[in-house]
Amino acid sequence: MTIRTYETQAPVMPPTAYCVLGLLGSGPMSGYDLKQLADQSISHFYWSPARSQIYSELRRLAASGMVTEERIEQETRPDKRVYEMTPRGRAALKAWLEQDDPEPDTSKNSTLLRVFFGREMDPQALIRMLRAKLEEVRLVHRRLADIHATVQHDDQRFYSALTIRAGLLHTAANMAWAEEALQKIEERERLHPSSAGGPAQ
Amino acid sequence: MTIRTYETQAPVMPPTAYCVLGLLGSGPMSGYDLKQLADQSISHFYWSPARSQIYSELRRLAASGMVTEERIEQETRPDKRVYEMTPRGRAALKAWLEQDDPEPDTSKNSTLLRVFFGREMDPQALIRMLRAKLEEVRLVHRRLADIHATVQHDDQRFYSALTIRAGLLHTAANMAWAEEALQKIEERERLHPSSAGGPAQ
DNA sequence: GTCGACATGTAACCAGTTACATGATTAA
DNA sequence: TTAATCATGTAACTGGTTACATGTCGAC
Repeated sequence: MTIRTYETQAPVMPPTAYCVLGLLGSGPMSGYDLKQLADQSISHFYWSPARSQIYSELRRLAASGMVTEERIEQETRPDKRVYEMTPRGRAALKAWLEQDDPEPDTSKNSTLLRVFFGREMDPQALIRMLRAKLEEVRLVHRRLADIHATVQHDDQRFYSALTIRAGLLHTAANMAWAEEALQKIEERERLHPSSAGGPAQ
Repeated sequence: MTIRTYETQAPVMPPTAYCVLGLLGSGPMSGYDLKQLADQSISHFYWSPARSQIYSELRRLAASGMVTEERIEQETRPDKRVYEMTPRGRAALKAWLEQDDPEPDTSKNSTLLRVFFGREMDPQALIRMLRAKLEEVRLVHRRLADIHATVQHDDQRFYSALTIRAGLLHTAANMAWAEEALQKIEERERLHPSSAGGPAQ
């Protein structure tokens, strides 16, 4: 199994590689640590790769000189490999972050997909789904509010705080939308009910 | 090349398959048509597969009895294959849409990723990026407002209108966030500027 | 006469996931 | 003793993209 390295010039790497580099920005770490960190940070607005992929990404980055690998032997635990960003890695990361036209944002909002295909659904099922969604979003919103309260005056977490603010505004928008959508759907059902009582046939 | 069909019982298919089925809900269509329709509808909140994938997905769905394929010879144009949802396909779609725990929503918001890794960037580059983003979102918001105005009283497009409303609330939240973030970053730069004038070194 | 819309498809590739495998330590 | 955490990795697969190939028609 050959490791494909990244070209030294114009290193066009997949976003995953830059995510890994970016996370290494907060200090040297093992693949295991990276996975944890990704799960509790960028997974909320970007995504978190599988462990196996982090490991192979790290190997690629090491082979390309973007990170250094240091084997650390441990007595009580299995050995670990700690990775650290090199100046070249940091430069590649910076160039990518500052590039003129970043990749477009994408989302897979399965709630909206369901609503869009709403006429294929039993309206009551749709309503149940939206109510559940609303509860879920309310919870997330409250959690984010708590987190934001604890970080908002910590300049060390200035940028994290900004992303948490984004989460707050997004969840708020989501709640408002879900409430509005529920009202409209319920109203519409009242006007022309799609089927008399009893379980959907 | 063997076509793997979907099991007749408990047909667990990838979301793409359900997207295709859902789009066929608005009538029989060719793969080409499906791509167009996907691009101007669900691509905005879910995603739009490559043409080649739509074609192979259709073949799989046909082999599984979820859709029927009809070859239509045309004189002036190349032949087309028109696909239509079968009752089994519609049932599978309904079951998927109404399932109890839908796949979690995901997003790849590269703006937030950049902000999160903001300390690796030149603050001025970050500011430029956010300003550009803000303009972009304002545009989308205006376009959505126009579309919503034309659709909101058409009961045929009731569900579309709901998803457009979601887009409006989301873009509004995005604008508010970007404005706030810009203010905070600029304020912070004013307090402790990171580097004296001149191009970033 | 060239470009874009119509229309379908194959081949090569890559990104990313799941499942499997190993094995020690610590807490319930 | 069972499960969770620490720690790494391989193999098989699938989902999805890009590039290539083919060919017609109508508009400019």
